[in-house]
Amino acid sequence: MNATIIDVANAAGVSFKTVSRVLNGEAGVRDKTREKVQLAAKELNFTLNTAARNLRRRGSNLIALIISNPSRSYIDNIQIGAMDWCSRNGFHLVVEDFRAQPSGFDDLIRGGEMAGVILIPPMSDDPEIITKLTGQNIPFVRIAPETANDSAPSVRIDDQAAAKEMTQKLIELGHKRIGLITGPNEFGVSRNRMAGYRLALDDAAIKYDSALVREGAFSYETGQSCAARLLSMPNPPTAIFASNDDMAAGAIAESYKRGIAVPSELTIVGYDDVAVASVISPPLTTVRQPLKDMAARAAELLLERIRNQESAPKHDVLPHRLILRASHGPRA
Amino acid sequence: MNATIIDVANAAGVSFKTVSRVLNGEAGVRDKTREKVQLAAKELNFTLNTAARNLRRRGSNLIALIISNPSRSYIDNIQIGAMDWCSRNGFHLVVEDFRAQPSGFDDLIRGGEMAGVILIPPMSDDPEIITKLTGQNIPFVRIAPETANDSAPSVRIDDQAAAKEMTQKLIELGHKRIGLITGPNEFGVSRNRMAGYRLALDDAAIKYDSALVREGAFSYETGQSCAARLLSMPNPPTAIFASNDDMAAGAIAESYKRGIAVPSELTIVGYDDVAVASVISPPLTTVRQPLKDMAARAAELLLERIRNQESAPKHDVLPHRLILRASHGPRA
DNA sequence: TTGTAGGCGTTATCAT
DNA sequence: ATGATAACGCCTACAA
Repeated sequence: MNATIIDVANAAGVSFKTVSRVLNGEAGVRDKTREKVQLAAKELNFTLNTAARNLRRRGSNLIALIISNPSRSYIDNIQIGAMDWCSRNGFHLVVEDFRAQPSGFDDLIRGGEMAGVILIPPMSDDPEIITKLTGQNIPFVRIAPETANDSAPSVRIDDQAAAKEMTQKLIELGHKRIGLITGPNEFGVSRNRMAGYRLALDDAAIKYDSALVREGAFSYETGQSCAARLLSMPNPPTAIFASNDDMAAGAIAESYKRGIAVPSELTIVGYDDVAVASVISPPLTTVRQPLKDMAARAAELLLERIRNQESAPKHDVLPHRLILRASHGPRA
Repeated sequence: MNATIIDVANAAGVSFKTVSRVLNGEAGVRDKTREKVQLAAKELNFTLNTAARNLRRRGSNLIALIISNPSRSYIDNIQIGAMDWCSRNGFHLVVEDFRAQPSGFDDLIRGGEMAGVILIPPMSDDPEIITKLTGQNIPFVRIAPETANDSAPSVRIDDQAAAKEMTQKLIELGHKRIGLITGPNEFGVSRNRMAGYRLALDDAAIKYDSALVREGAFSYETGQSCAARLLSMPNPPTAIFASNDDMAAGAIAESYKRGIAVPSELTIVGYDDVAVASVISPPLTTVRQPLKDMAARAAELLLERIRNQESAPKHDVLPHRLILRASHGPRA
């Protein structure tokens, strides 16, 4: 049986309240007493019971990150950013796959076990999830939602602007037929990036051609298959803009398979700037998203809401940046 | 304020004990009563308070996965396997980076918040961690420890045999100078794989040459730098065996940079069979480790220990397999 | 500076 | 089949 504060109190010859004070670093305890208590606690190998503390405090030191996104490298960065923040702020991170078991998520957000929840796409835009969270009265934050709203704070980059800039860059290079491999339409970011692509086209008076747009699933394989469709066209694009780096990597592989050289014969650019971008050949020109920072900032905004549920939700837009590496070139 | 079972009891006109019975699916409640209670619970949007339950039951539905391993793809697979198991078994997974904050881990395993802990290399072999876990009397399981022992159950593949087989394969192909890029020496698996490599060499009467062995850090970059050292030798190896796929990928990149074709001029093989292995060019010949299964099995063995701390720890060895893809060839 | 009474919401024990 | 009472370990509020 583990020791309780009462055991420590008896061992130290003080009341349990004094022990509690010492353990929580409260003021108003004589140094001598404090030492006695600390010694007794150590000798009994005592640790505060978290369940009892949480029950009494109506609190928790757990933050949940809900995933399901098919792109592991995206999740990895988000998770690392969130974990780092948690360990610097006395929290711990629970990672839950939303798709795994429908009941898993419900169970997780039940009973006040989680202090708060971090949502990434596509969950950030899922009305059912948001309704459940709101129903349980549990604070949450949305990463890269389609649009910011009052339901919760949010952190994102300006996907529309970023996609527009990249498309403009491609247009500057002389490309007029620019293939777009989007993410699934259920992702708000997909729609935003698509909008940016169209804006750039409009600005350059290039007619939008839906045949040049393919919907992938943010995976290497769908990058391959979408590129295959695009490159099989009678009049194929001279550049392909993939909505994430994994799909761009797949597109590059497909090009090689067809004997099409990148970037001399075909330009391929990505989005995210995750590890694969600098590791494949040629290194990817891409849009850098500060995913770790976004996650850390999201946790920060979440904490504000945990501390004060009435505080107005903040909405942060972090800076993006075009990373020009070697996978792009002028129109062949 | 959230509703409690007492509120539900009042609403349903029964005692709170009856509510508790219904919520826990216990027998001995009339159907009619059960329905009344369930209705009342739903109307009050009631959920059981986890902290109170955990306090009373002296339990928890949380399992911790302790990471720090530099290879994300390895962790990804382990994490996915563990998460899936958790969601199928009513648990949730807390992921904690051991390096982030020294206090983070200590805090996590304190106070009975975690039902159990899963350790991966190099934590599986870390005596300080094991001592702490034992001191807190918290069940844990070790994935890929250097050697199985009574401290905890474990799951692994036979790394020594696997490395030996791969090395033998290389020898069969005519290679006599086989470079080895190991993982850090603090990883038990590194030592085991190294042992398998030497065994194969001995069997084939090939003299061990320490100049052919480089210690990497399981990262793409160290794969590159170790390969660079190896390929700069006056008498470079004709084959390189990297202790994980990330390093093998780095080695391939380095070879290309030097104008050395793989596999026609140089054979490079990896270990793990994670995503990168089938995505790079050429696809990697590697050792397949069933990482997801290992994690799921580890969770299973952990659960046995959680249920019965006195049960003898089991030690599972899961099957590995050589995956022959395109990165290997006969000696040039 | 230290201590006492009470309750957080649930489950266990024992009764009815 | 249902209920009353106690207890889990801690913290809050209020004394002393």
